Amino acid sequence: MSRNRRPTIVDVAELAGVSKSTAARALTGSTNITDETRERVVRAASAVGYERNHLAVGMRSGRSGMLGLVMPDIANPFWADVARGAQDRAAQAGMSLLVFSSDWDPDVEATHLQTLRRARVDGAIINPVSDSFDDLDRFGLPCVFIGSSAERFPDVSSVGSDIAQAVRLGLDRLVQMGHPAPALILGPKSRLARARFLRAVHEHCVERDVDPGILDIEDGEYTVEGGREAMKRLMARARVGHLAVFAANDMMALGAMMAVRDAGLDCPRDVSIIGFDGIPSGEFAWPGLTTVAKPGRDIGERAVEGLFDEIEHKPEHRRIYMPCRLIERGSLADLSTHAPKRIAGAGRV
Amino acid sequence: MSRNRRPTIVDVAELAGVSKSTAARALTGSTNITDETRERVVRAASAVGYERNHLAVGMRSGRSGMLGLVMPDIANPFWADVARGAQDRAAQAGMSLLVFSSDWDPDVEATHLQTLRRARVDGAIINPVSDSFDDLDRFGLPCVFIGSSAERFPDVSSVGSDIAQAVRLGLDRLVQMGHPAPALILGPKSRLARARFLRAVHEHCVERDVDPGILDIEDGEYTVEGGREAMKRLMARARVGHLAVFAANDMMALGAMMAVRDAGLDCPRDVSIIGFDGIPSGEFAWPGLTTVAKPGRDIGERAVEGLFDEIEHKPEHRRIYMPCRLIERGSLADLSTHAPKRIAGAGRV
DNA sequence: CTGAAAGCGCTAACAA
DNA sequence: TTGTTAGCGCTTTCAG
Repeated sequence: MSRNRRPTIVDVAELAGVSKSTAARALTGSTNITDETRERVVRAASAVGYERNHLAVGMRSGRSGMLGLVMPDIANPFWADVARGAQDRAAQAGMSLLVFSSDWDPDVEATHLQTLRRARVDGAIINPVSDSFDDLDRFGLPCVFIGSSAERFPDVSSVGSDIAQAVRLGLDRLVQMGHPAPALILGPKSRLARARFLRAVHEHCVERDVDPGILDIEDGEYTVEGGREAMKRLMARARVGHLAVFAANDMMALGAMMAVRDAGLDCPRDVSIIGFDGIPSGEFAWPGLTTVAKPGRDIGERAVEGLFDEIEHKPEHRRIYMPCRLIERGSLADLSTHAPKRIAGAGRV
Repeated sequence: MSRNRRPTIVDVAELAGVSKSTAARALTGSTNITDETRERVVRAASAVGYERNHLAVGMRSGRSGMLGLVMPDIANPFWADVARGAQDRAAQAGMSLLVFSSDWDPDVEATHLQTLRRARVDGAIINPVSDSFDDLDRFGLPCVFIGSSAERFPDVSSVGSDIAQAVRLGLDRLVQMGHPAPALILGPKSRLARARFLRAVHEHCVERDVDPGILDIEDGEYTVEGGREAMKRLMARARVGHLAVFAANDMMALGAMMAVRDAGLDCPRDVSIIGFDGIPSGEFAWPGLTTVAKPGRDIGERAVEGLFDEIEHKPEHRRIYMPCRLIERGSLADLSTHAPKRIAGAGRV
């Protein structure tokens, strides 16, 4: 039961009684061909079950028809969402997407980038983990960055969320609810996104005549465990009154919620938490996680579109910052009327 | 600033002062070559920044070095986990993985399968949505199924979870907690997994002298919304006492929890819910979702390994059923002492 | 409008 | 041990 050789364009040409170049012309939609001949070739193609060999096409044209996506963590639903958008948009243009997860490891990232180069992808979308950026410099293919890291690379387009707007959205709501100086749970210091988030917070504080110096800050990995640990440390410090926390990522926010529960406290009664990402899991948590939602799927789509521009050597490199939206679910206590002057961390000033 | 042509093996050969076949031999690790020559070639390769063109290799060898994965829903963390395992295992063997999400749509699935064939993947891992299986018959490449559907295909290997064991695990616990005849929230009737789940439940019931006919059953899509709707219908029926539910999927279970909350009831006080999958979100829910966890990542890895066997024409087709484990988190009420004889749905007999 | 031929980068026979 | 040559399947000149 040996499987027969898969039909090539020669098989099609023979059956149609034309040369293989004519067959190719008919199948690629070239104009220089009689309708009648094309018809015959097309029929022959479907008769033998012909399917164009993309490897051969790629070889000939120098375009593999594949794109790469390298992101830190496909287990994080936000990134799954981004991948989804990218996948769909790529498929729509008849291209395939190779998806890789770097697990926050620069070495793994470097390996994936090499794999992409060897696979001859036509371009890649990257949310870089590497802080050295050497591997990225060496990448040498059309690429688009997702997130904040692109700022160091003037020659690279990027798509991300509008962090300044997002932070404003979150802080405005916190202030309205009576939390003028929330503690922050941020990502690792090496990440550029952390700096941008913090800068946005500072600006917002300054506008309100609040000294950013009073803000309590903890770092952690962008994971549930990272958020849990950071929250534990935050709570370990002696403090009075209600604690409000703005987490830079929903996974961390959910971890923070668990830490609160572990400590026998109640969210939102004792601790208010707001996240950033808008992953669906936030809806199942109790209380539901109030968060600033990024348009993950759109980001994926736009990144692919930007990559197409890059591949076609469209001159201008773009920075796209997508607007975020607030999703209120109940993890914020309303202290605006009950205790307007209790400020978490105020004891430290 | 035109980017130079990427170096080929000819460039390496010229720099090393050998023929291109010698260069190839040196680079592929053939034995028939002087250590000294190899050394020289390797140095030349890294000097020019040579990277093997996988397209060309694939063309020559008939092996693209790529695998495909088609699953219903990458937004479901369980499937993200499977993809993760498959990705890692494939990378470990130096292969790339093309991941596609069919969104439960047979047409989309068919499109993805065609894309995989055209991309000349060496094989594919599929959790089929299609009930007709025509597209699968036509697929004609080495493949491994994930899940129950493979039972209709004696020629195809499969990897999945041991549903019988999983159901037993869940039901045993339900019985211990005083829920001898839980209602079921199952997937769409078209899915083979549904039948297997139901069969396992029936067997368990018969062993305990419980008439499976008294079980209340609702169907829904394998999504949060599907579970929510199904739970609504379940609760709409007049009944007395505590309601226990075994959902065939964690997303549905979480949706069911939301429906309970929507109805102003409390889980686990009024309703007990147990899920199936073991997605991390279940931990954040309140109460935490008790569930039977599948080893998603392992399933992905084993599927890739099975696919390797398939590609190498290892004769025997295997069916691997991975054991599941119970994760207890608190969505089950313990009625075993308080009200041993109150059985949900018993009023209907 | 169609056919013949070249060549993308690589590996594997076959010769030397 | 090394070099020469052919060819994987396709598209695209260049002739006819």
